[in-house]
Amino acid sequence: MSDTEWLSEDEREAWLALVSIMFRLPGAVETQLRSEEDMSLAEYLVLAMLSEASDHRHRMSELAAATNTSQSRLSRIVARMEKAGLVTREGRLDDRRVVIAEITDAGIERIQQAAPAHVRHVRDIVFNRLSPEQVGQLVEIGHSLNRGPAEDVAKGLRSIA
Amino acid sequence: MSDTEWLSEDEREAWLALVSIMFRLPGAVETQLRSEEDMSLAEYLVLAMLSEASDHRHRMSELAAATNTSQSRLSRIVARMEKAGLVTREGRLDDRRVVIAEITDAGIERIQQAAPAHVRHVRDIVFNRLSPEQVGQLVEIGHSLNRGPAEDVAKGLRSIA
DNA sequence: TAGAATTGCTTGCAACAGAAACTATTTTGG
DNA sequence: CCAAAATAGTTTCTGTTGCAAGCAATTCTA
Repeated sequence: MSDTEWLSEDEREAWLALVSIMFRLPGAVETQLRSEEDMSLAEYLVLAMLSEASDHRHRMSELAAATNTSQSRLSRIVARMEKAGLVTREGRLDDRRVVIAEITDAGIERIQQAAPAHVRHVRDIVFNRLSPEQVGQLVEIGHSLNRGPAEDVAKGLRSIA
Repeated sequence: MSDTEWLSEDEREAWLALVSIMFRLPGAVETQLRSEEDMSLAEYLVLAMLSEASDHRHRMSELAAATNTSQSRLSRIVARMEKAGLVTREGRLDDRRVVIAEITDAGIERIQQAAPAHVRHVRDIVFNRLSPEQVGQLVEIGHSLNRGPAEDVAKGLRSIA
């Protein structure tokens, strides 16, 4: 129990970097979107997902997964957006548990109007500060983190090491 | 206006990786801390900062900066922790605007008790999935994001803060 | 050296998120 | 064929956060 494997100096620094990203970036992005475009990042992502879908539709659970939000949060977000006329919701006939959200023309206008400033801001606070190599590394790191329960591998490595 | 420089495919992927980190990691970490140790990550970080200080004290603004939280948020967090007996607050005599937080013995016990499971969990969801090279890259990426290219520093700091 | 600006911190208000409970539907196992 | 389990989504409850305003102490400046 007390033989915890503490973080190495590098890991500690990396962890603090991650914490900094977790705590600061969302605020920075949301502040711009909220003040200039009056929407949250989650709302933006929902609109982006839907506008990019070939039929402009997605089921709620897909949206939740794609935007990294819980179902309950997404439910409220989409309810707000529906009230604002940006999306519509419609139950599916062949499985009436499923709800399909579809972006409206107003929703498409909305995101087209919001996108330039949002992208510029993301570029300002992220990509203008990273080298192309770092961008590639970030992609890989993202894959590694999301990808697999490294549990099996990790457990094996740990017992070997 | 319309000559926005859109994200490249790589940048887009990297941005989605960052969004995933922003949205998912905090939840994962907070859930473990909340359920197993009954504290938030911010509280944990405050206790960690204080317990590592040579005199077990820090001023509020230092704590806010070190834990990447706003002053108002930190104020409430420390107020809660004080009520729980984990820290004490005390005005400073030579500048009575300043408030010094000091960790109590109970607070030290608390973090020593919480640390092993927390560190194990961070290792599970982060470092067991990253190669040593990736850990180093992450450190560099964190540095790059926090202090951006000189030309953008002012703008960037403002938007991040 | 008085008034204005700034700094450090706290708090009121409204909005929001997470967890758990809940409804409704579909699938599964005996 | 039906009861139990699983799935999809919503809602309620409780607590937290951000923003803006507020207050007190200090520094600047004319």
